[in-house]
Amino acid sequence: MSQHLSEQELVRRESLTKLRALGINPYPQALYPVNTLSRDITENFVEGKKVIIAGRLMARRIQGNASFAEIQDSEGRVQVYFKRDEICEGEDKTLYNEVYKKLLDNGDFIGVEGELFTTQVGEKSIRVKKFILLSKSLKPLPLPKIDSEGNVHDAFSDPELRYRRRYVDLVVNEHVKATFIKRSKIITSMRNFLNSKGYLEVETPILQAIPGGAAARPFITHHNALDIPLYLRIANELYLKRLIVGGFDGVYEFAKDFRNEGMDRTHNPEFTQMEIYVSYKDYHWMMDFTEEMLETICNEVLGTTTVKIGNNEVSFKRPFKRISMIDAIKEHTGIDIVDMDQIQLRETCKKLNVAFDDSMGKGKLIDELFGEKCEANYIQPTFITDYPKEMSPLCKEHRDNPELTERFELMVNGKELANAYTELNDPIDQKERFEEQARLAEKGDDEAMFIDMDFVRALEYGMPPTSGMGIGIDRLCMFLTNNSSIQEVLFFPQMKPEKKALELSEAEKTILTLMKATPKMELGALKNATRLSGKQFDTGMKGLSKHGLIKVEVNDEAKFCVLQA
RNA sequence: GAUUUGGUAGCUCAGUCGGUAGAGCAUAUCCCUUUUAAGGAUAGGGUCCUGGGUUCGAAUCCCAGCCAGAUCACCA
Repeated sequence: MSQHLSEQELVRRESLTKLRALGINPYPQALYPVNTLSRDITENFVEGKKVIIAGRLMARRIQGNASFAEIQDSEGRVQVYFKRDEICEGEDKTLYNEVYKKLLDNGDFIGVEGELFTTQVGEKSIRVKKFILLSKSLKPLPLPKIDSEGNVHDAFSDPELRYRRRYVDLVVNEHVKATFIKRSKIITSMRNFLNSKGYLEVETPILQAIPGGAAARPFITHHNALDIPLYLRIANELYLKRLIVGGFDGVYEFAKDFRNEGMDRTHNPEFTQMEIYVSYKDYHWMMDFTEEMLETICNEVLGTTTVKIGNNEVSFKRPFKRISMIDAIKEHTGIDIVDMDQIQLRETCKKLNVAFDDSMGKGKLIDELFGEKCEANYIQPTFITDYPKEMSPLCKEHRDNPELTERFELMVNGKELANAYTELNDPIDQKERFEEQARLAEKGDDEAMFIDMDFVRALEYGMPPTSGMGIGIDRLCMFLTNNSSIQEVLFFPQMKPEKKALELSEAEKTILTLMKATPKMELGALKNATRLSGKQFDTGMKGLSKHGLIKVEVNDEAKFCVLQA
């Protein structure tokens, strides 16, 4: 691919050479003493103030000996005014006529020294006294423009290109940059909240010998020195709980987790989760805590608890609705399943058109009913509590009902945002639940959990009563930035590898072989000799011409194909 | 994984019945001293996603593939 440059790329490379010939280094070493950002100029404008700014040249409107340009820095854009005779005080006007007008391009980084003034049209601008090229750009940026009515022209909008070249997306699409700034603020706000409560931010292994804490297919890799398989973590739960065993009152981690599963608009192979464990608490406390945390983040980052998500308006103002899974099913289907056995549950599923199979036990059936009939209805933040036991092998049995667990999921806009337990701390029960998972794995459930005997050993030393919660950071960012796909809140979402540049095609090779034997041939004869179809011959010829390997010459009545040296 | 839509210039997109590839912006050259998506004139710029097929002839029709989007399924 690298051999073919577009006309615009060639022009910029020529400009580079010309700049060097003029003694201008297009990539200077020295720092540039920036003292002002574009936002300072627009927000705290002082007529005549001297400023030094730097950024990318993003637009130029040249009017003979005067010109308006726009410089974009990290905070936005500002207009700068170049006047030939101010930049070139003497007779030599090269700096304006050649360097500025011809050798600079959109996308170049320049530094500008000048003073603030207001144009006749009222635009706050900088009158340039001196400018310097800081870095030359060799590829043209897409240049979306917004007209006076707010319509975007030539938007850089193709998702494939935007995700693969996120750097371009960020330069050109202000709203994309804003999304990622908001993401950073959300994480900072959450971290501040957790720290303010006195909890300790920790780091636990990403490479794990036993991937635990969730039901998911892991990525596997290999450690050479130890000669063992290692897995990329699917959750950090089991390590954080070991730390509670070790005596910390509250630990949390912002964790990249990795799951070797499908990719779509809500799933990326690596994603971010915040997990927190606090000793001497239960899941009721954790609901209060989660509410407070989310309300705080909304107020800090958005300045409001009302958030627009798609067509819905969602309020993160406390308190959130709380409802048990069984009551939720009753609410949305009118059916009370509280005393049903497995057979009755299957009949209920059949009646409600909920798909199930024979391997599903009671818990799975209830979960299926909830997922199909209820989940999507919870637009406003709602805690769904008390999940069936077999779905939750790390969660403590419910204090009032041994078939349930003390677990909640927080639903927002019909999707799961957070998941929490009163943590199971009975080591014997934990070991039995792991063994049950192992039996499921043997039956072919590829999401069943591995048995982590060291974790059981840790529990045997004793873990205080603890509540833990995990919240999907990517999903939270999607909600708070009103994006419906995870790719929009990840800088570099996973993509399939880009296609490699093509070698010569078979048709091209055939033609080239013939041409090497006979460097000049009449076209018709060449085509016959290749025995290619019309289309194959045509594309082959086009391809070779493109590569500069052959040339077609026309004299009088005949066309000849000539091999190029 | 299923269904579906799309892939044409640096960017955004047209392209009729199968008959030499189009526009705007961007770029280049020339003119122009206060403009605001776009000053004027002229010019250059194409692997029409890839491969095969049908055809005298394919961006266009057919088949296969690649990539992406959307919807659905799956997802502690």
